[in-house]
Amino acid sequence: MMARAGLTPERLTRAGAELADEVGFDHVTASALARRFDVKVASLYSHVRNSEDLRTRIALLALEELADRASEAVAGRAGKDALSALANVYRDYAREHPGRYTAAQLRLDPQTAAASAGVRHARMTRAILRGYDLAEPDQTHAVRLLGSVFHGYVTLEMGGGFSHSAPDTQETWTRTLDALDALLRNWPAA
Amino acid sequence: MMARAGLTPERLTRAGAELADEVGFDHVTASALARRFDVKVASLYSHVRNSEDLRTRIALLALEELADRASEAVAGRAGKDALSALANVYRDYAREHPGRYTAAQLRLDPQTAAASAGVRHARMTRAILRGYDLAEPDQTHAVRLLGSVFHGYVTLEMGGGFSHSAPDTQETWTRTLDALDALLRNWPAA
DNA sequence: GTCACTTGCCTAAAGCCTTTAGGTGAATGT
DNA sequence: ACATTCACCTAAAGGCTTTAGGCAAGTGAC
Repeated sequence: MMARAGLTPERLTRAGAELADEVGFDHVTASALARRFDVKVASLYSHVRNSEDLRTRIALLALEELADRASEAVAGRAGKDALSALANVYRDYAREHPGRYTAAQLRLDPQTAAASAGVRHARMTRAILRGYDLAEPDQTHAVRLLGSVFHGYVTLEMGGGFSHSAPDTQETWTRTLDALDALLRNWPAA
Repeated sequence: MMARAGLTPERLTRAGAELADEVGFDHVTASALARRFDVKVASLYSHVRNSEDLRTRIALLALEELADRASEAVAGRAGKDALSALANVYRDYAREHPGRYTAAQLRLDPQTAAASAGVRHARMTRAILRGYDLAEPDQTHAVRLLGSVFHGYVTLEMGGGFSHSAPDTQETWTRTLDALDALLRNWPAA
């Protein structure tokens, strides 16, 4: 008699992502998700291996969404223009979807990580460096530095790390991008 | 008859920090801690308000330890020397005490945050900028940038974000510090 | 159309974690 | 001795996870 709820791994993942944005990634629980579908908890386990599997799927979804946005942003841009566009993708995504952004930070096992959209991210960061004059291995160092700054800034800002102090964070962000651009144009020799 | 275990908030916090380093901060649970003291779980609740309180105390401990190390590291140093010393404190601490480092990232409520050693960290970062020629508001921007890089790099490295690729992370770290030093000496005008 | 099969959700149950309430025995002080 | 306090205990309730087994609605074969 019960009408079917129409559960699928995909719908669970999507709903889990929404839930993450609403209540925070680490409050995403099988129970909460079941409640949202008005279904008993055990029913989820036909579609998702376990709680960890669910979290991983959400992380992978977030990585893909981010990579999609990023690849659209850098298309047709170069130099500082591309740098800013990519950086803003991360920041904006984290603001719009804090739960998903947190999910994207989930530690994946090497297998899964290699198959994830994470590699697209690395490729795109490398791509924007084409506008600057960096040979290997400095290019790799720069990729890592950019990744660190983007991720570090976004998480600190998201966590309220800059919240109390004076110059507003938008200005710092702009100046940070100026600084990174200057640094890349003027990368110090080893 | 039972011999007393000698529980105190301090001992619980310290043991919790050790546990965090062993099994990861988010596996630090009141139950696990009670097991470690060979005591019933409920007994902890006389010394610690709840699970959240315990985690917060561990976070505060980690922040203090980090600030102590940092202040010792920057004492008597200036310029790039100070910059490297401070940066290495964060990286080394994260490597030695991954659980504590994660704990230090815990979002604290404004009250607690203001009373924490977090403010010492901000002051120290600002202190090493005395070796460079930066006026406000650029100094604040630079403080935030350095915080972002340190935190971002350390978490990415800790999470295995750089693990697979070619130049080893030590070299990237060295070159990152070179790059930051160059940037601070040559901060772009607004 | 009916029979077997699959699919999707259910109930039941066990295990672990958190938290509160109330109790007991050992140490402390008068 | 006696009352008090302190440190830890037992008991119990509630939440989340996960597995096992059941039933009913759709699907395909004859």
